[in-house]
Amino acid sequence: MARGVNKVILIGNLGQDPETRYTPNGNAVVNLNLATDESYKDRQTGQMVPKTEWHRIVMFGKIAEVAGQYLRKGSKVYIEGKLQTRKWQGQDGQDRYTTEVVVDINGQMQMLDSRGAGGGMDQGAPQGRPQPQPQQNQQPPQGNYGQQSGQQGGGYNQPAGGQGNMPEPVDDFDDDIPF
Amino acid sequence: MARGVNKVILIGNLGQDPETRYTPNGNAVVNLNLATDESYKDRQTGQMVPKTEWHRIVMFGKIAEVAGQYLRKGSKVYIEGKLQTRKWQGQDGQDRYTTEVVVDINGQMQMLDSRGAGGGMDQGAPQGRPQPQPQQNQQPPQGNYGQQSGQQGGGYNQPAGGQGNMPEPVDDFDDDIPF
Amino acid sequence: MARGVNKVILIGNLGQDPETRYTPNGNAVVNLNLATDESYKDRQTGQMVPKTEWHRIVMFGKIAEVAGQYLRKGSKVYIEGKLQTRKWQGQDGQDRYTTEVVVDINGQMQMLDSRGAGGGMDQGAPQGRPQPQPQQNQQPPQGNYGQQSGQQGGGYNQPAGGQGNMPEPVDDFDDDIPF
Amino acid sequence: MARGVNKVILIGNLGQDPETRYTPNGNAVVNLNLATDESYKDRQTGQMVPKTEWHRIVMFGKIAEVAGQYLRKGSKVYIEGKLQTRKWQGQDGQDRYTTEVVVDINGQMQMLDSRGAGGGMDQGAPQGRPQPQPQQNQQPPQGNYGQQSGQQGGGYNQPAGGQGNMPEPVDDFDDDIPF
DNA sequence: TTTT
DNA sequence: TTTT
Repeated sequence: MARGVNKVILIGNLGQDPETRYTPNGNAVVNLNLATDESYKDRQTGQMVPKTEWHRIVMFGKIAEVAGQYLRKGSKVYIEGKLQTRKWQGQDGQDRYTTEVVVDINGQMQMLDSRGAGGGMDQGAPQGRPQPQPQQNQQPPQGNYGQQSGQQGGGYNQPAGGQGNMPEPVDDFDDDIPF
Repeated sequence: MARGVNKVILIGNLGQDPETRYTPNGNAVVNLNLATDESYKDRQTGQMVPKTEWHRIVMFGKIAEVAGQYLRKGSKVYIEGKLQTRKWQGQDGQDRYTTEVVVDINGQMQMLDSRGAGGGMDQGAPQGRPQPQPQQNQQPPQGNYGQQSGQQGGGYNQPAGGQGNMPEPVDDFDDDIPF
Repeated sequence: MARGVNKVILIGNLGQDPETRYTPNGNAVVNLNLATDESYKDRQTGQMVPKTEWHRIVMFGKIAEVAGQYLRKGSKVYIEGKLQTRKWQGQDGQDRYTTEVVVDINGQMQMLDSRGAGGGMDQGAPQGRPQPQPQQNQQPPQGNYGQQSGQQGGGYNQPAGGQGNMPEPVDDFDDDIPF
Repeated sequence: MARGVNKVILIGNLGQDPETRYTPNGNAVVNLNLATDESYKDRQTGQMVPKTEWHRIVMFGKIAEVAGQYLRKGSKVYIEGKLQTRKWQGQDGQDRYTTEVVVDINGQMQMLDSRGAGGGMDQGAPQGRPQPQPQQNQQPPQGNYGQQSGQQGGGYNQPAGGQGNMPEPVDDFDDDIPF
């Protein structure tokens, strides 16, 4: 339960394809960059000038799977989540803070493109999940979710077992899109 | 007008008294730190553990004046605004980003304490504005709003006319704040 | 899952004590009347005139239990739910429609009174549930939730066990309600 | 100012073309029927069954003009407004109540179709505004907005001048779409 | 740093 | 980096 309200509602477009990762237990975690546009009247010139705000989104669970599967660069989407600020260490050892919109079981996601939305038949080449970049220990804004105590492995992994001979962890609902 | 939706809704309590500043044209700008609480069940222990999220709020215009006048440390408040991320320079010359909830003419604010709420009988003693701590020029997370082009003066000023030779607009949070 | 968004967010005060009922399986259902206030400037007189809007709320599940237990006439509360319009038959046989804000597992409720909120020390005496007014069979706006097919009994019952010779649980607001 | 919060957020599709009317002073008022879809799992059958909720929307001002001009049956739209319940008289003399989502200057509207949104080039034949139905005094759910005191005329009129050979009511912004 |  |  919450003793407060922390809610974010966004409608915007993805700046790139979603990045999907997996927690050690095989749960999907998806990162999105979402642009919301606003234009305002410049007080000097009287002209309307466009302004884009970029939001960092992190999704968990089933919603993450759907997002990873159906959203693409340019997709328009409705997102409901909560604000969360994470602390991380810069390479200079200093603390940095990153604020994200977290979409978990309490959040919501709606695809707003006519295509895909409920159809998604055009995904033919099913997106192959942005191939596992070799981890080169860059100092990252990537959240380290799903780490239980006593777990030493780094951040996200490929699904349970990772890239070995995995029979295939996720992606159950290939056919019927659950929304 | 907006070509997208960017909305944040929060209910929480102030961590400190609001900080009021003024733009060169005498418009109030208020900064708040707002805590929203949530508890979740720890998967290990099965216990409910409380979790506090801190939000940085920036208010403008009339809403800022009301907030500056009636809100205090501990006040419970409803806030509706939008997400905005500002870029600033760390002392090391590197870019930093701070995400804030901006409450402007399109936002909303509701005081949720029985006291004050609509009464504000305590405004007599006009809140004395947390006195300007001597500032030690660290490069700060304080937004530089209300700066028109061709304006060289620093950020916020005291209200219209201000008190004399104010060498110093504000600046606070002396050491490290998480944003 | 939803193929759309249907969300209502209210902060207001209860017009009366909540009315608690129970589905045949013992699940709590609570009805609230919630007032939200707004004032606007009269275009004729230039005066601010207050305007109260009344909302009919229906809560289910755990949230309903909490509401029934801790909320009282006058309580200030935050509610998040969805809009739903029910059709019912007037005594004249004509269709009537009542729009309610439904707060279920996907909704949220926050008590905003300092007292009670998280304390609820008054729950000992369990509030005696506004005693069952003898019902005079007018066909009413009371929703008939929780009715599974093949179930003939009337609407809500007393909680699991309860019933005995219960003359009639529901029906309330005898005369005029604004919906 | 408001002493409460009353907010509705919907994403759905129009059931018909918008109906545009005008207040005596020529301000646009638009009525929409908006469907939001949700499916839920039937507890008996375990199947997902779709459920459509219909919402009655009333828009005022510039937003109404845009809606009347660009929205059509089937359009997908984001709407932010407030709940309002109106009382009206049935033909039997009895009170009826209708709850609407009011979108005024404080509300928001976003067209979510790729087409139209910002383009709307398909409106060529500018939709001729559902021609003024002969007023046959049907008992109506139509709101009677914009009635100042001392005004006896019925409900909405065509813009200044009314239904005669109206040269054209409104629609100023033919070229640049203000969003 | 708040609140319960 | 998106979208119109």
